[in-house]
Amino acid sequence: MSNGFDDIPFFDEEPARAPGRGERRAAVPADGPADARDGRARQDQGAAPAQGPSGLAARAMAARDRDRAPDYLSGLNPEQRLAVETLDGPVLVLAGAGTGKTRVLTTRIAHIMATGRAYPSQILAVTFTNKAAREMKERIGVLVGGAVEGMPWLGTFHSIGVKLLRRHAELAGIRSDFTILDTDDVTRLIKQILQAESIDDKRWPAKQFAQLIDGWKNKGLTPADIPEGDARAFGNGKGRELYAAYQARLRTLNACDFGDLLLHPIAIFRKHPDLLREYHGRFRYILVDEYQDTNTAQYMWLRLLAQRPSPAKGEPRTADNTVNICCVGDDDQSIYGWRGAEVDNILRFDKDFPGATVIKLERNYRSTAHILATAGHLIAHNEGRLGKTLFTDRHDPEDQKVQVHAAWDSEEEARAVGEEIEQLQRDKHLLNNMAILVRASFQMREFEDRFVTLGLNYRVIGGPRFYERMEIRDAMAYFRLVCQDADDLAFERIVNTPKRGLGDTTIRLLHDYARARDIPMLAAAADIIETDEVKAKARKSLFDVVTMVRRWQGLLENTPHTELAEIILEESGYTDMWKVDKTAEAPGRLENLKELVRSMEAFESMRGFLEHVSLVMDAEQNENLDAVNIMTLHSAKGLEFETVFLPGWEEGLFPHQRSLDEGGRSGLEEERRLAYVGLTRAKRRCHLWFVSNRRIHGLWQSTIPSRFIEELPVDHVEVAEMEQSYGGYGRGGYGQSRFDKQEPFQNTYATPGWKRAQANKTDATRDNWGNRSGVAIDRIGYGESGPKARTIEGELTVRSTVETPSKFGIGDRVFHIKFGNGNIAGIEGNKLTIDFDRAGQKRVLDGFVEKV
DNA sequence: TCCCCTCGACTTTTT
DNA sequence: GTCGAGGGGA
Repeated sequence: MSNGFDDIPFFDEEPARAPGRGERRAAVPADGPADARDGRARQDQGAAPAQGPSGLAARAMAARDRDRAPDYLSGLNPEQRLAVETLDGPVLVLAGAGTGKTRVLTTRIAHIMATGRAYPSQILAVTFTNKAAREMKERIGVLVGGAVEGMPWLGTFHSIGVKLLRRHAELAGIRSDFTILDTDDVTRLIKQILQAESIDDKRWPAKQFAQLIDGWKNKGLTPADIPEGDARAFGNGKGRELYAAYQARLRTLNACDFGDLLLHPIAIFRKHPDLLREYHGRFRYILVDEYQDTNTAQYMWLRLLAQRPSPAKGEPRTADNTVNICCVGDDDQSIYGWRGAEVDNILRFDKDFPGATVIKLERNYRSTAHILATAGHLIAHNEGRLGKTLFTDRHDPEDQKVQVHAAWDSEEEARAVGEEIEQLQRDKHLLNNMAILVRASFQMREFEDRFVTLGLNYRVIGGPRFYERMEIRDAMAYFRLVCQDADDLAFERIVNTPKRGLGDTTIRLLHDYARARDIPMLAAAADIIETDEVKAKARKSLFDVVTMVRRWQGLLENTPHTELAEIILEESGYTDMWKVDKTAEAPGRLENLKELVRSMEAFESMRGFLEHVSLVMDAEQNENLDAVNIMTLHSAKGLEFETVFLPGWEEGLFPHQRSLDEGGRSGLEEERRLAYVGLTRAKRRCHLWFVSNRRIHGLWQSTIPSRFIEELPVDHVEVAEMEQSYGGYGRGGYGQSRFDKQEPFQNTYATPGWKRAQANKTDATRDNWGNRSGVAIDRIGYGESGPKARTIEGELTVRSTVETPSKFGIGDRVFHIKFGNGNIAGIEGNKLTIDFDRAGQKRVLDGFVEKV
C-alpha cells in the first residue's frame, strides 16, 4: 500500500547539514533507556532538520511541491488540508463534531515528519485521555506505515508531566522515584492532616478539601496564591495552612498528586529559564487536542513551552522564535467546566498567540442532515460561541428524523429501548453500533436490569475500575512500599494486612515518631523494634514487616518483577489471608491477584507497572463481543455510533438541577452542550426519551420534559408513534421476550431471555477487573493486548538517614509516657536506655521522652 | 478487635 | 432505594 512515505526514510537519515546557529547539544537528559541504547534517537536533540538543503528535507520539500500531493493528503477537504499544511505559526482548528478532527491532527503530524520539518521526538502532542493518545498513536502508525516508536512526547498532559518531572524531580524538591497518589490516597492523607490539626472532619470533610485543593491546582494556585476568601472558607479559616501542610506532607512522602504533575513542571520552568530554553529547542511543533478542555494550569504549562521570544525589529521569524503550536478543539463540546476547564482558553486563542491562523472545520462526515440540523438548532440557543454551523452533503430521503419518545416511567423507558434494540438486531444491526448515553450513572441500572432479563449483551463503559478493588489496592500498596519506602500511605495500608496484631496504638506511635523526626514510617518501625516501646508481640510483627520489606527491596533489582510480586504476596501472607477467608468473594479476589501479577508481565519493571496503573486508569474493553454500549454522555465524547439512545430528557435530570443551581446560565449552557455532544454521536438514528415518573433518591417523582426538547427543530424531529399505549405495558407485535409483565405468575427467571443469559454467561455482573458488563463477559485483554513495556527514567535512590544529635545526656532525669520517670543510663543515636523507677531498664526512643 | 447497625449522601470524572 | 463509612457495643 502506498501512503506517500515510501521513499522518505526519515527515521534513518541524519540531517546532512553542518550544525548551524543556536544548535548545541541540549543538556536535557536523554530520552530514557531507549535512547541510551539507540544512538539514532539522540541525534535529534537540539538539531532542527528543517532548514538547509539536506537530502531529506530537500526531497521532502520537492515531494510537497510536486503537483501530485502525497497520498496521505489526498482525500482531505480544503479546510482540512489547510489545517494540515499550515505548519508555521500558531494555528487554531475549530473542529465541529464529526469533521475529521483526529484525522487532521494525525495527518499534520505525519506531514511534519514527511516534510522533514522535525523528527518524531521533536513533536509534542498532548491529549486529555489515554484513549485519545492511544488512538492518535495508532492512526499515525497507519499513516506512516509502522509503529510510532519515535514519538516519546505524544501523551496526556499528565503522562508528559510525569516524564518531565522524573527528569527534573530534584528541582521540585522531591526524588525522581516519587509516587503518584490517586484520589483515595489523597483523601486519606488529608484526613490525617485534619486530624492532626484537630479539625472536625464532620464539619469539614476531607473529601471536600481534596476537591478544593484540586480546584486550586487546576487554576495553578500554590498555597501562597489562593485568594483570601477561599483560604478562609475551609477549616475554621485555616484553608491556606492546611493546603501548605498537605504539600509539605506530600514532599516528605516523596509523592505527587495529579495536580502536581503539572504544577511542579510549571514551577521548574519558571525558576529555570535555561532549562525551559532547552525544551524550546527540543519541541519544534506542539499540538494540542481538545483545547476547549484545558484548565488554567494546563494552559500555563502550554504557554511556557510554546512561547518563544519575539524576533527583534527587522529580524525575520525563524525556527527559533516561531510558535508552531496547533490547537484543535470545539467550543460547543466544552463539557468539563465543572472540573476546571476554561472555555475561555479557546475563545481567546488569537489574543494569546497573535497572528494565529484560525481554521474552521464545518463539513460533517458522520451524521445525517436531520441529526445535524437538530443538534445545530439546539446549540444555537447558547450565547458566547465562536459560531460554527455543521453541514453535510448527504441528503438521503431514507434518513430517519430524530425520534422523540415518551414513556410512563423509567422502567417502561428501559423496556421500550430494549425492544427497539431487539428490532434493530433482527434487522441485522450490530449491537456494537448502538449506544445508550445517560446523563447520570444511576440511570444505567434500569437498562442493565432489563438487558439481563432480555439476554442482551451490553458493556458499561467507565464503570467501577479494577484498581479500586480492595485486594488490588492492597497488593499495590506492598509493591509501592518496596519501590519507594517513604510511601507511608502504602505502609499504613499494609502494615496490619493481613492482621498482625498491629492495632491503632502501635500505628499511632509509629506515626507520631515518624512525623516528629521527619522520617518514613518504615524507618520509624525499624527504630522502634530495637526498643521496648511496644509490646513483645507487636514488636515481633513489626520486625517481620520491616525485615520482609527490606528483603524484597534487595530483590528488586535482580529478580524478575512478576516473580517478585508473587514472592511478596506469598511471604507477606496476603494470599494466605484470602485462602483462609471463607466469604463468597475470596476466590474471586485470589483470581484478581493472579490477574494482577499476569498483567505485570507486559511491563519492564515493577516501577513501570506502578506508574502505568497510577496514570492509566482505564482498562481496555473487549471489542470482539457484540454488545450494546452504555455510558454517560461525558464519556461518550469523541465516540460515534450508528444508533444512539438518549434517555432521561427531563427537567431536573437533563438539564441537571444541580448544574442549574450552581452554574446558573452558564451551567445551563454546559448542559446544552452536553445534549449537543449526545446528539452528534449518532450517525444514522437518534432516539430521545423522556418519562413522566422517575425514582430519584428512592422516591417517585413526576417529571416534565426537558426544555431541550422544546428547543429542537420541528422539521427534523418526529414524535415516535408508540406501539403501546402511553403508560401501559407493552403490546407490540414483536419481541418474544416481553411477557414477564403479561404473565404475572411467571417470574423473570423463566423468561427465554434469562435462560439465554444463563447459557451465555460466565459472569453476569462484573468481570474480574471490576468492569461491569452484562450477560456475556466483556473481559479485558489487559494482559495480552495491554500496553507495551514502559520504562522509567532517571532512577534515583537517595535515602534520608540523617542522624540528629541527641538532646539528652547520661544521667538526665526524664519522663516517659508509658514507663514513667527514670534516669538515662545509655545513649545510642536516638535510642535511650533508661532505668525506670518502676518499670526497670528499658530501651526507648528519645522522641517519647521528656526531661523533667 | 470485630461486627452490626445507623446515618447520610446521592451529576458529570480524567489523570 | 442502596451503598458506604463510622460509631458503638459485644
